[in-house]
Amino acid sequence: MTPAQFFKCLSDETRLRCVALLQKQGKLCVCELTAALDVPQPKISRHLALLRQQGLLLDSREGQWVYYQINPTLSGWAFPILENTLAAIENNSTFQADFERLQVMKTKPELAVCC
Amino acid sequence: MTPAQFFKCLSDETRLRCVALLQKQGKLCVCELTAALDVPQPKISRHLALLRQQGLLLDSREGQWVYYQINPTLSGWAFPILENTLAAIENNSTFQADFERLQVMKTKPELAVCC
DNA sequence: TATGGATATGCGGATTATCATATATTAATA
DNA sequence: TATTAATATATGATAATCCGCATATCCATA
Repeated sequence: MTPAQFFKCLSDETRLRCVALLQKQGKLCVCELTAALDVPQPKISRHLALLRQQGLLLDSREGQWVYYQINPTLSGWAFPILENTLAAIENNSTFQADFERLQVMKTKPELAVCC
Repeated sequence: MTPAQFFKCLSDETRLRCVALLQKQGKLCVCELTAALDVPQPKISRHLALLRQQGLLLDSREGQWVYYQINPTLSGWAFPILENTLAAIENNSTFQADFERLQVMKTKPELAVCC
């Protein structure tokens, strides 16, 4: 992946929010991201597919759920940028709201399995 | 400028090449960038205008020439990303060719003023 | 095998990006 | 003032992007 392609991945608000949450949480399934961002599931799914196709994310199915994570074999230059980016937006209200919705969802006992 | 907007600025190959050269050289006029990238002048001009409108670049006219530089009042988080980016592409053949064309142009005596 | 939850994809439409070409503007100078 | 170099903008065509909605696929389990 070239730097320009990498930046294009991060140039969409929805994709950036997904990547930031994954950067912070390590591994999340589609329904967790859907709940966290509070947007329609097909929208999340399509953006995740793009990030996977570009090599920025890896997916792994676990039964019914598909988990996504940042590809650990990304080019070395990509990681510092991801870290800088997370640091830059961690205090944004949008990110904090996303993170909050993720926490709430995860602590609901009846949703503990996932969704 | 939001991080997503910032990344969109860098998501186009032409814009990224301009920003990388400016990151390395500090200040360049339009005709220098046009020569370095070896693309039509209107193409360069339009991309520079976009980067200026987004606040990533500053322009300053000096007589006949308009110089562009990276806006020193950019958000703090932007600079580490720009540095990481330059480090990531400095060894790319495209960047080296751009840089080479810039040097050649600058050393031509009859073009010393600018173009 | 039938059902339901989780995820992915097909499709049409609206918006936006990018480009090449031609032309306008600005500033220096003859 | 006429000319020329440097830069910006207008125009029209093509392509890319993003979205909502509907539907398909995949998997677990009754």
